[in-house]
Amino acid sequence: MKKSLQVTNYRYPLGYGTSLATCRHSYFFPKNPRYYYIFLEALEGITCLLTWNIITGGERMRALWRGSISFGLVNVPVKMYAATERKSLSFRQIHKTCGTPIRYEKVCPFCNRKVEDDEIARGYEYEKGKFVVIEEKDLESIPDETTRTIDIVDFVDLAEIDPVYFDRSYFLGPEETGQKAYLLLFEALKKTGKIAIAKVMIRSKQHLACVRPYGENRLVMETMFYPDEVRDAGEIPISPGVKLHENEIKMAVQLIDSLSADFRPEKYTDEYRKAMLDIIRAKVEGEEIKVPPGREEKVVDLMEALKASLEMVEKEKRKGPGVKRKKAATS
Amino acid sequence: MKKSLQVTNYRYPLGYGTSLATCRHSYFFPKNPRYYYIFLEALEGITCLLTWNIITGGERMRALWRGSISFGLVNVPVKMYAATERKSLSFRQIHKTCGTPIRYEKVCPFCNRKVEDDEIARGYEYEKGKFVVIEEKDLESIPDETTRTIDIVDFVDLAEIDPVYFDRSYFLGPEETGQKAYLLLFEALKKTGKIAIAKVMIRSKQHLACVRPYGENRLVMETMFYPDEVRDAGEIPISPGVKLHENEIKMAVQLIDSLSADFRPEKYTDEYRKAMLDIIRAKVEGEEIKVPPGREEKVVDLMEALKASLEMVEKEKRKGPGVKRKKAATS
DNA sequence: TTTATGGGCGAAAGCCCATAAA
Repeated sequence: MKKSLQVTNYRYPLGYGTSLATCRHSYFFPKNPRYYYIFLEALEGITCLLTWNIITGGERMRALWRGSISFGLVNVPVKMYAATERKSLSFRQIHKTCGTPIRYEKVCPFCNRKVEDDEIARGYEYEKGKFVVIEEKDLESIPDETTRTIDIVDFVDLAEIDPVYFDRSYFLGPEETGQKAYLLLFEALKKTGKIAIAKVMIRSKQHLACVRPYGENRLVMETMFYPDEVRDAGEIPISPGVKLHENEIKMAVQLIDSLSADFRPEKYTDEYRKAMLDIIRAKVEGEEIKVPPGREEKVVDLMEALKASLEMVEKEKRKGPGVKRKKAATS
Repeated sequence: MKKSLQVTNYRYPLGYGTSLATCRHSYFFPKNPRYYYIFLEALEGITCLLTWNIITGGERMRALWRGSISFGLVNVPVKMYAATERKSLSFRQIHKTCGTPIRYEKVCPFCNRKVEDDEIARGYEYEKGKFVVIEEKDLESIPDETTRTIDIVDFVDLAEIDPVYFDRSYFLGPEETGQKAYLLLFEALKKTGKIAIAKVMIRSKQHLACVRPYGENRLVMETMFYPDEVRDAGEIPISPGVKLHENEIKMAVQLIDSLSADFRPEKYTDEYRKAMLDIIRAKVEGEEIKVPPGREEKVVDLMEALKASLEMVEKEKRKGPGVKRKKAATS
């Protein structure tokens, strides 16, 4: 049975987190009560939920992995933090008639009944429709040389790596004992202009990764795709015999130049996300939703379009600073 | 009742895919039978499952979006292809007692029964435990200026964009009618050394993205995180007062130089994935699984470690050519 | 709690749910 949490009272922050005075209902009991002992003592045997953000007290970013960078024979103990967080809206599936969120039930189509987790094994499909059951202990025999280490294997230039290789980004923070080695790696990378290529195991998956300096004194790690995970662009069909006129290229280059700017990411916002939120808010408050008009079609001839684009950009520039460039076709 | 598929026979490849001669059991019927007509005709009314990879036959990359790049008033119609594919091993959940793959059934915990798809709506959780139902038509009122267009807003230098911004990569291929404009954009980007920053809607999500030249004559698009989705590395705790010795930096730089190489991605392979596959293969063939030994511990003192590392690298280099490491590269 | 991963789903890609880890 699920019960809800009641936190009535905070007390002195102490060490890692904040202790609580009272807590009435039970919910879940952590396997590793490392951060909970004060609380548990205070409650003398009452099993309690502590929500993690209360436990970690104020700490906005939580380490999701700990280990160390291995750089030659130098070891740099680090914590890993997610560098990005998706803000896209997510929805639940709702049962129309009663408004309840849908749940998934695991069923066996052969036995035609619900199946509990302890009746389930992991199977690898080695041949269409044929599965071998793989147990945890089978995989234990794999040499885990890189467990808990970010193993640097090479140093290369960042510009050499095509962005298609980049997967996820993580900030690395130094552990207390590794502050100096961390800074040393940062400074040395900065000085040489190199980035480190590394191998790292994160939760039973081996990643190719790179470690590079970020900002004033931080390190960031990108996990990377293996080369066989990057597809060959050559497979995309393209006509070989297309010729361009000198003049077309010249105009296109001119157009690019006139639209060149510095990369200032704060300029770009997710307008669709905002619009969705507005609609949702309106719906929650029972308002009407207005429908705006559509947009016009675009010019088609290449040279005409290039000329018209250039003229448009020029005209807008003449309007002077402070004017934001508008969409071409809407007008 | 669910039935399985039996494909007994392939026939002449024809147009988009490959048609099949016979198929005995029914399974699911696609809403859009565009690619199925030959097959369906051949079977005269028998409803059949065609797994997609059979249908698409030899075509390895399938376009997952079509639209056009809008560059000033120039329009470049393109198809979009995933540039990467994860090769990590995946497993199915298997019912232990009968070996059947598990399926999910959508249930309503309140009504306590199975729920069909047409009884399900999308709900946004605007407050803990409270949902507003959002219908497709609610979102239609959002101005979809960028629908089906990759709307170029700026041109910037690739080097200005920190890799943490990159999310997913997609190759763009020209539509038949847009070969010339496609090549023009490619050439102009190549010539100016710029990349295009764009906005694009993909499946009711607006993305920030960049378009850049790739290889000989292809364009690639990376979707990007919005700035508010990139966290502030400054939040990572770090000790301010750490000092490094000149000598330590010198040695670390030397170590990096001696481990510098060109980025040759084909050097790196997923050994863990391979090891897993070996074990699976062994299991399929009924072999024994061997357990290899562990590895040694590492040196701890920073200066000692740097020295020892340099010596180690030097020694390996003296072993002569054929060794993986390359000489320290330029600047 | 958040975050990542695993896994199923109407093809796929990405969305969704559930669970594990920290």
